[in-house]
Amino acid sequence: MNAAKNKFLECKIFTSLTEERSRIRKYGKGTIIHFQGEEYHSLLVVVEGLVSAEIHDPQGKKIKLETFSPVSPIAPGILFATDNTLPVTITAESDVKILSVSKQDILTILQKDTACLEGYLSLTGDKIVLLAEKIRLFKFNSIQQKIAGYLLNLSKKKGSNHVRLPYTREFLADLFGVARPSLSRELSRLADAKILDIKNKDITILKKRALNYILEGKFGTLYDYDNG
Amino acid sequence: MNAAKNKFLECKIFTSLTEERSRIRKYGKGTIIHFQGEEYHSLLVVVEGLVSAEIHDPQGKKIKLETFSPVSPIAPGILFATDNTLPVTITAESDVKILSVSKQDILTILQKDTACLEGYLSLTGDKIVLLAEKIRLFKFNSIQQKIAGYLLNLSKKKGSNHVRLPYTREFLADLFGVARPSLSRELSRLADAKILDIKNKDITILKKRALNYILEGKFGTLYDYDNG
DNA sequence: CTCAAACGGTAACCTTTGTTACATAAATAT
DNA sequence: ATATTTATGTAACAAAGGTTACCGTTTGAG
Repeated sequence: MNAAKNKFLECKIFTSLTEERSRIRKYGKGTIIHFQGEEYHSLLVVVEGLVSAEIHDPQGKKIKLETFSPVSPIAPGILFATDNTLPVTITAESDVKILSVSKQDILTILQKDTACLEGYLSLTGDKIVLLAEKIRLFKFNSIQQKIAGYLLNLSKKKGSNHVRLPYTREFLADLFGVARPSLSRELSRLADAKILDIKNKDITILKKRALNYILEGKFGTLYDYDNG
Repeated sequence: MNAAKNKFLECKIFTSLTEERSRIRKYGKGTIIHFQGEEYHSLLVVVEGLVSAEIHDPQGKKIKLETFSPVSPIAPGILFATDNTLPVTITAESDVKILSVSKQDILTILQKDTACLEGYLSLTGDKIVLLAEKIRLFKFNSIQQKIAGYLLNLSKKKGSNHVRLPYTREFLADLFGVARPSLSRELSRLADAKILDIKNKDITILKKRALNYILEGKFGTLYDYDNG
């Protein structure tokens, strides 16, 4: 999702490309950068702003699969797939700058330098891990479990029981792949059960233990736990 | 899923490896070849038999993501992921022979030959396409839509309205990621509506048009269609 | 051929999530 | 500040799918 250390993104042959003005294109907030179903011929790379990848269905429902912040390559795997039709829609969540690198240029880089090659392979491998994790989440986790997992993770990163949601409820619902009122309902239930204290985007975890139990599927629908 | 033409699998450097006896290991039907959650260090390749990849959850529910028939590499992407923990369990569906190739050997091959490199990248890219498609299927398609899609596809391949299911109901339910009785119920409903004629594993599509409508989500729960 | 094990259909019931509609609150532009 | 849009909570209801339990059928080993 975010830009982690990667041998491909750091290799000189690639970084030098990111400085070529001619390769960069700007998109305004809300613009669609690449439509689901269209062929994907050149690697797009987010160099400024925030970009998301969503699966849309004909009825207009959608699932946000990923958000990309600089410097992140978009769909490095699909570029080389037998069917190189993009399975997601790429949207600018803010004003963004996108770098474009042809498939052939990528191949040339990969062939030249083993570190680059390993780096690129780990980029595509990480996508597979991410998608597999999404499937696990979608099929095996209830909405409450998704909330629990998400909040516990945020809280751990921040080292505090109080977190501020970086997204709107609607954005979050798309990220979880659920309906917005359903997310609202489950959040309210957790608040009713005094597990969470919710004030707009500010959420305090009141009973971390309970939240962990929920995440692990140790509760049914009732919350008969102690404090903690 | 099946072994399609691929530049990596066909390149000589790789095919010569498949002849080295010492690299091959046998597994009996039902054996687990690699556990979900364990690190994946060498590329495994199915050279004989049938192998499946499933996501398991702690409660024992499972989703079959893929089946591999010879010659198919298993998880070529994860091999190079930052977190190279396998997100799926690899199971022998029959007696199988598995070839093992070290990560380093793969890198060497890819560096030597552009065709191999492109081939390997398309293998991993195709996995991403497959997983994205699974997500779409899981989130946006009802059980009836999955059945419709599956049968129409089988029927198209065979060029006949009569198909024979290659799997048991249980296997199919896992493939669809649904409960077995749920799949049974929906199959029965389609039979009740005279859209399908079902006799064990032999299914005849009686109303292809209706099935297409279902697939496209043009029906609610009632089937008020014409013939065809 | 026989028998046990695996497979499959079904019904009643439960749980989760989605849908729709509406009122309120918050954010943003003018 | 005020207006307008966007975001959010909520409730009543619907729908889809899961669970469990049971029994009949098919299959395949011996």
